[in-house]
Amino acid sequence: MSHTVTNPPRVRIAPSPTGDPHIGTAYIALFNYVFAKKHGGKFIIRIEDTDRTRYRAESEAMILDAIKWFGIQWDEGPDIGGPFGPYKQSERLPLYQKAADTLIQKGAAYRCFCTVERLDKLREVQNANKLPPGYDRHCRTVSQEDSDRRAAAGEKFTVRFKMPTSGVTSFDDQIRGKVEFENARLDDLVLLKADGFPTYHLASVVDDNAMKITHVIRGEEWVSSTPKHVLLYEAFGWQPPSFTHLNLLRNTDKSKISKRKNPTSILYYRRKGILPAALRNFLALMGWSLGGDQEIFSTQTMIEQFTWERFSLGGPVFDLTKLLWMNSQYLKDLSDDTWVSLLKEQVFNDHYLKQIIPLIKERVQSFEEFIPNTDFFFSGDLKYENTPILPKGLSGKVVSNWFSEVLEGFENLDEWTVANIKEVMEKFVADKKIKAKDLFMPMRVAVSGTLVSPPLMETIQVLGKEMVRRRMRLAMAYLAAQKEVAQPANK
RNA sequence: GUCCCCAUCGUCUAGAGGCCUAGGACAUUACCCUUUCACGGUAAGGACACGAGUUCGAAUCUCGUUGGGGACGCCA
Repeated sequence: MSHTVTNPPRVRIAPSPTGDPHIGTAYIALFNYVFAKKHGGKFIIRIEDTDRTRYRAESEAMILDAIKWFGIQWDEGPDIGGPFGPYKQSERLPLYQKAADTLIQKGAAYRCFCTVERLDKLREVQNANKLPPGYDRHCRTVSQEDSDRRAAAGEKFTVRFKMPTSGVTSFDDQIRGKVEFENARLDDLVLLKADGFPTYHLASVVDDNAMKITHVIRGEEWVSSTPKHVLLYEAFGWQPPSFTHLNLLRNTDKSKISKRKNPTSILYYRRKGILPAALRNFLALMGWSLGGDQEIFSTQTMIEQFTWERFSLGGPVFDLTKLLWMNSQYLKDLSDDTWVSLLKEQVFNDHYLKQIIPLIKERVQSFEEFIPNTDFFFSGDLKYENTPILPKGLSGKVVSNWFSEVLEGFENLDEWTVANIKEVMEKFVADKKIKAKDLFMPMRVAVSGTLVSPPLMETIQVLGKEMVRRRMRLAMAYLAAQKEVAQPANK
């Protein structure tokens, strides 16, 4: 396959503000950026905030901030604008509604009045009969008059795409070559939800067209949606962009990288003291290489040398150990002055210190005692071997399961505040009817590595969600490997 | 279950028919350097998933098997 790029490409990343900035977003962003810069094109950020149920207000700023830290600058985006704004889908709603109407008028889409309950039931039956799940096109045959009347009467509906029932749709992936799908297997996907918001499928197609995106470079999880997108472009009468799907970052067990098994927040790596340049270099190596034996290279070098031919398709396992090694290579090349300023900026910054000091002020007699009493605020992974972490009579498995549930509660918090953290933990203790001490003590050890520390909730809050998640998961692994029942402390 | 993608050391990868007794890096293990630790250096072990083809010749091409992954939501 030859993929000559004639005009300056326009590429984008489309993160959705539903949580922590994800390492996968950085990975995809890097390749989009490098590809754009290689060919003198534009790299754009568009916020896909069409899911109101998963929307997190603080997430958007965190994502932009994280990408900025990562070290790649966008040419157009929600904060800096650009010729095709706004760059936030919630501010472009009329566009999608108009697009959906156009499709209905063309006979390429239809209103679906099926309830969520009916759909659930349908899936259930399909599942029970081991049939592939999918919409049964129940509303596809509703007449235009009926449809209009029901809609006018205020009945709730979604808009679905009228998928062709025969033929083949294909696209030419820049690294996978030609990929074909039989249309008959494609579902009548929802374009517009009952709340008037578009789904990803509609919104991304409409926006990519409106923003003149030439190359869509995204994760492998989108491969099976791509024929639907191609068909959407055709229905609109638009020229589809080129599609390229990068392999997904993986956990050690090869499954798609997840926060249960790996730190996935970009914030975690920043917090850990990874240099952006090292992270970019490391991520570049997840699928791409210079070709020879050279592994340490700058993003600039990558841009100069970039071709898709040098991209390999195996799903790369994200290996923290190698990242750390790479980081050390970058770290030792930094000047002492740079070290000082980075340390002040990233580790001993005013913001962080001011959070810690109130917790420690009354517990020390001199500055000498500051570091020994607060070391866990500045360190990474902790060791639990030398501290009794299990309460008497409880098994590691039980406590580990508790941690898992508490963590789940933490994940669902809108804001990382002491009050919220406290609520999760106290509610858990009450629901499980366990002694507060039996949960709090092991958690204290998990997050601080010691039995003596400042107040737990405050400590958890200051440490931050990523660090707490990481340490609790490490503690869980340690606990799960413990003997069934803890030995009494005094034998 | 159905569709799609993928397959070289434990991990990231080089390899685009003969340069391959498969190269590098991380990790591991030795040894050297060193008052310690680390860095650095040297060395070792460690892979072409399997089976058929095509070819004088296959890690490289084709097909099949197996294995892994992804998708099948009014989530992205």
